[in-house]
Order: sequence, then structure tokens, then C-alpha cells
Amino acid sequence: MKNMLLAPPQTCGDCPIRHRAICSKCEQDELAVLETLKSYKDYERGETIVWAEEPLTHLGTLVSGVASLNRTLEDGRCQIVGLMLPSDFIGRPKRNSVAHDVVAATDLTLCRFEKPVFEKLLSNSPALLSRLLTMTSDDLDAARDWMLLLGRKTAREKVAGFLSMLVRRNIQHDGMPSGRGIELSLPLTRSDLANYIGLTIETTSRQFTQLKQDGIIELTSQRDIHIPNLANLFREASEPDIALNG
Amino acid sequence: MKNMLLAPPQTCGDCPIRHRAICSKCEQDELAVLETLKSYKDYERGETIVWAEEPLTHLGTLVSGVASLNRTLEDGRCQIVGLMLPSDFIGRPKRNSVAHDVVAATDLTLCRFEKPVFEKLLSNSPALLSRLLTMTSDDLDAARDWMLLLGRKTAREKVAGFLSMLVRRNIQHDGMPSGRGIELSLPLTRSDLANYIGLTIETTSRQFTQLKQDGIIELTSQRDIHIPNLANLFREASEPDIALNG
DNA sequence: CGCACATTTGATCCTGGTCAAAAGGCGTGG
DNA sequence: CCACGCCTTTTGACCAGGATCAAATGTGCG
Repeated sequence: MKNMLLAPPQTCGDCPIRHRAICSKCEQDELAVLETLKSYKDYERGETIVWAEEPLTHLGTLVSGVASLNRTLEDGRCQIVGLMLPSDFIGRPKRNSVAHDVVAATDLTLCRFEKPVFEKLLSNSPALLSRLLTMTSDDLDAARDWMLLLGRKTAREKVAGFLSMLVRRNIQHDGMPSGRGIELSLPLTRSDLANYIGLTIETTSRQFTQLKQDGIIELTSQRDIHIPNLANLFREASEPDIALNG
Repeated sequence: MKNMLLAPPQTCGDCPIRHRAICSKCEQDELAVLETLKSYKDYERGETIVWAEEPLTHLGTLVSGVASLNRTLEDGRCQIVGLMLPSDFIGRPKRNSVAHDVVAATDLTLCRFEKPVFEKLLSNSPALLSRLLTMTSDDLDAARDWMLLLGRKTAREKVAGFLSMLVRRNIQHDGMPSGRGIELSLPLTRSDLANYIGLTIETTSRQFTQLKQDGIIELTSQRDIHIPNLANLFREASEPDIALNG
């Protein structure tokens, strides 16, 4: 067998992302209902979870792994318009399709509900509805941040900006690192990465070697990065380093 | 006086955007409550309605005119990350600031609520909450569409794509045009437009003259455009012309 | 009419794209 | 354990689309 996925949690109480997913505002009684209606499904790296413009049958939360939202033009040009990490919500209620493919960037596990079932839950649970609004608003803010990166930043800033984004999302959930440095593991291939930041693989690669030579990052392996100084990275990304204060 | 704005409607019943704004799903009783709490405010072209990272005191709906959401870097580079047209909702509940300036691109009128007041309304009205979720999801879809344009499209496609987007939004509200052609009035200066599609004013202008020479568009005045054939425009934008069917 | 500002046009430069080849990783099988 | 082949990533040489700098033209308003 190609790959063993971690066994998904059996109960919501054990769920590692329980406190930041769509269900995080639900009380015990609501949670009990969700528990009976959810089901887990695993996908392998490269599998398409949802096809653009095709009927959307399930909605759900990413429990582990990484997925990308891919928008592709007829001639093959591709832009990744969203990166889904554990606890992110995938799909859109009250719509029978979405405009992008959802693709497993790594092996991953989904906690799913059938779409009509979830829609009914939503209409009966203000906690769920309000949490989904907050998460959607956060996604919108992130998308707009990314528009600035795509529209106005240089290749070097784009790569540094991507790494900064990953660091921020790590910090958000794991807390501040003890020292000033930090370890990072890339969840994307160079090709995905390029499609996410609006460059070619070649320029992306070149910028990586540049940042390495300039001491901003250190590659411990193909996928693992050590960042000796976060402030330096944020500066290269032309981002305010608010994540370091507060 | 520099400019007379249209008098805003006195009652929600007269409101021109009543059926597609945040309040469109409210019943008469809820509407009556909103009526007592709303207030109108006019802004002149160029005025900043909300400053990025500054306390957000009001939320509301754009009644008339156009506003842009501007994200600006320290060195002056600017990207417009959203274009607000009448009926769009401005601001974010449960957050005390936003990451972008909101700027009046034309003279405009807002239908506003004080933020804490609106938040209370939201928590008591599923109709309001659910409508806001739908609108936010639509904004997210639009932002992701735009990421594709910013990250992967050529200058010519970007300009054509901008015009296509305007046409679609017009059609959405006014219905299909009778003939195959359509009139369009640009709500943005060249500079705003360039900042929206991630180009300089110079390239934007060059692409306009190109599209003009190629017969895709005809400029009747600086701001007014005639599009003889929509399908041609959509093709230049590398967009599927779904808006023409259905 | 004349001034201020927006837009267009022109000439040149440079960042990132393209095409091509080399180097590095990794799994399979001898 | 190593050799082979496949695929990903890096590096190189060259090209081109859009940026930059500068000037001309157009437009609205006092």
C-alpha cells in the first residue's frame, strides 16, 4: 500500500481541530447531533476532491493534510486561489457547484456531511451559521491579502510572502516559537507553489536559491526550511511584522 | 457647492437596492426595526470612508456610487482588492478594524448602522445573518476569480476581464441587453483601474487603444464605452461566456 | 483663454517567462 | 548495495511583456 493515513478520531471530543473548526462554537447537544451525521473520508495526494462546475454533494472540514483550490484556464494556465489547512471548511452551502477544483496537495482526511444535511443543520444552528460567517470572512481577508501579493509584489517578495503566510498560520495555532528562529515544512511541490504565487517553477526556484544565499532561509531538506530570523523574512516580503508583537 | 447627490430614499420601501442588499431577506417587522436604526451619509469622490487598521465604528450598505477597497504598501504600491457597487455591504462585524482603506471612487451614499447596534441586530436575526453569509461568500468567489486574473492573465486579458466583470454585474441586475451590444460607463479613473487589475496606467491605456483599434470596444467619451459584441469581449478576457446563455 | 490634471503616446530598460539541459531524489529490481 | 530510470528541482541562455521615464495631447473648469 502506498501510504497509511493516520486513523481519524472516532469522536468529536478527540478531534484535534475541534476548537477552531466550524463546530467550535457548538454546545455538547449540537455536537452530539453532528457526531451522528458526520463521516470521514481519506484522499491520496493528487486526487481531486471536488471538480469545478460539477455537482457539489458534500461539505466538510479538513481534518489533516493540505488541499488546494485550483482555477484553470482552457489553455492550461492555472492559479491556486486558496490553500486549505486542517480545520478549514471546504465547499459552499446553497450552491450546487464551485468555480475551482479542490485537489489534495498531500494525503488528507475530510470530516464530511452530505450537502442537504449540512444545510439543514446550518438553518437550525445559529452557532454553526455564525461560525461559518466568521470563517468565510477570514477567508475573504486572506484572499484579499493574496490579491496584493499577486498584483503588486516582486518574485522575491512573493516567495518570502508565501513563507511568511505559512509561518503566521503556524504561529496562530501553535503559539510563538521559543527562540527567534522557526522550522517550516512545505506542504506544496514547487509547481503548486508557483501556481499559488503566480510565477513559473523556474523563477520560484531561482528566488529560493537567492533567499538561501542571502541567509534569509536555510534548506535542511527539499521540503524542510529553517528560518533563522523571522523579522528578516517579513521584511523581504514587505509585510508589517505585527505577528511578532502582541 | 461642488456636487449635489441624489436625495437618499426616506423609507426602506422606496430603496432602489432593497431586494438585493443585506436586508433583502427581512420581513416587514424586521425592516421596521432597521428603519429606525439606519442613517444615511454622503461622501465625495476621493474621501476615505474607512482607514485601514483604524477603529471601525460603522457598518453599512452602499446605496449609490462606487467605492474601492485599497491595500497600500509602505513604498506606495497600491492594489485595489475589491470594488463596491450599490447594494454591497461595507465593513466587517466582530472585528474592530479592516486591513484596507475604503475610498469613495465616485460621490456615494451609505446606509449605515453603528457597529455595536448592527452586531446586536445580526445576533437576533437569522435572516440578516444568513443573507450576510451569502453576500460574503459571493465576495469570496469574486476575490478568487480576481486572483486568477491578477496571477495568470496578460495585460490585454486583464483589461478585457475588467470590462467583462462590469458587464456581468450590470446584466445581473438589469437583465440581458436587447441587442448584442451594450453600453458601459466606467466608474473608475485610469489610475484606479490600473490599481485594480495590477498594471500601470500606461499599459492599461495602451491596452485600451489596442482593444479600440481591434474593434472590441468603442469609446464614446472618456468614461463611456460601447461594446458591439459581448462574445468577442469575453473571448479577449479568456472567460467562458456563460453569462450569454442561461 | 489658461491652468491643472488626466490620459495617451513614445523610447528604453529590466523583471520574469520560455526553452533547454544538467543535477538531484527516490523507488525498483538485479 | 548499487545501477537504472523516472520525476522533480535547479541552473543556464535568451527573449519579451510590461515597467519606467519622459513628453505630448486631451479635458474640464474657473
